[in-house]
Amino acid sequence: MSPEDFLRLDLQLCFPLYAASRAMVQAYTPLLSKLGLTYPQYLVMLVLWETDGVTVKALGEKLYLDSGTLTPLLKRLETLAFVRRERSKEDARSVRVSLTPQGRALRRKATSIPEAIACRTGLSLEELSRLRRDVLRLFENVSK
Amino acid sequence: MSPEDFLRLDLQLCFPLYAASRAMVQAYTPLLSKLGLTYPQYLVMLVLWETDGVTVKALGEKLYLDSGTLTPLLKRLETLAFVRRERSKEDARSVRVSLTPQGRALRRKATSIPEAIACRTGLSLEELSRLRRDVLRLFENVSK
DNA sequence: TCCAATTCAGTTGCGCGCAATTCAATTGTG
DNA sequence: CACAATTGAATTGCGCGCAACTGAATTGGA
Repeated sequence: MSPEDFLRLDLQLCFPLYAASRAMVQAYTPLLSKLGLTYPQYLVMLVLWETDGVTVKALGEKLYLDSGTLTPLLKRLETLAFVRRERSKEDARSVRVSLTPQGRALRRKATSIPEAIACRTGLSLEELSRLRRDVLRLFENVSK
Repeated sequence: MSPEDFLRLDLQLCFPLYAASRAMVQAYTPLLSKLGLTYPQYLVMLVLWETDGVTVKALGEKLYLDSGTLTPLLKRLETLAFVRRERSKEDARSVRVSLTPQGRALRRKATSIPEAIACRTGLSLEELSRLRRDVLRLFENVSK
C-alpha cells in the first residue's frame, strides 16, 4: 500500500468515528427532545444526577469541555429551570451547579433512554462493552 | 444492574465515542492548520482528491453532511482558492465542485498526515483496521 | 402538454466546540 | 505583608452540524 493510499477516505479511522458519533447523537435527539434537552445538555445532567453541586471546572474535567462551551450551555439549562448556578462561598472564582427539583425529577423520564439507544446499536451488551473499552483506549492514547 | 445504572456516564458507549471523535479531530488540527484547513474541509478535499468535479449532493452522500453545512464550507474553500463551484450545465439545480491547481497541489502536503495520526492512536495497523470495521458496523446499525 | 410533486442548493437560526482573551479571586513566594 | 503568578469563569469570534424553510429547476403522471 502506497503512502497515497492512506489519504483514501475509506481507509481512515477518524471519519467513521466522526460519522458514528454524530449518528449516535442523532439517535438520542428525538428521545432527548421529549425532555427538552440536547445531547451535551444531557451529558451535564448525567453528571449532576450522579454528583449534584459540582463546579464548572469539575464538569469540564468529566466531560472534556471548557468554560467556553459550558457557560452558555449551563445558562440555557438554568433558563429551562433544570439547574441553579451560584458562586462558591469558599472560592469566589468557582461556580457551583446544582439541580432544581425539576432537574432532579427529569431523571425518571430519562431512565428508558440508555436501553433504547443500546438496542439501536444492534450490538449485544458484550460487544457494546468491548467497543466502549476499545474506543476509550483510543481516546486515552490520542488525548494525552 | 438496575435500569438506573444505565444512566451512569461511565457505562455508556456514546460518550467515549463523542469524546474520542473530538480528540481525534484535535489531533488533526495542528497538522491541518499548516495547510489552512479544518477537519471537515479536509474531508471534502479527501473526496475531491479521489473524485474531482463532484456535486454538492454527492459530497453530502459520501460525508453524511447536508447543504446547510456544505454550502458555507465550500464557499470558504473557494475563498481559499482550493476549489471552484459552478452550476451544472446538464442540471442547473446541482453545483459541481472542482479542484483548482492549488487544491490539487495541496494533496502532496497532506500525504504525511494519515501516518502521523495513526501513530498518535498508539494502535497497530491491525487494531486500527479492526476498530474501524467495528465502528463502521455501529454507524450502519445506528444510522439506518 | 400541463402542472403537481420532487429534487437540489442555498438561507436562517440556534447550539455547540474551541482558541484566545479578559477579569476577578486566590495562592505562593520572597 | 506585598505582589507576581496562577486559577476559574466568562466573553468573543468563528466554523461547523442540523432542522426548517425557500426558491428555482427538473421530472413524471394524468
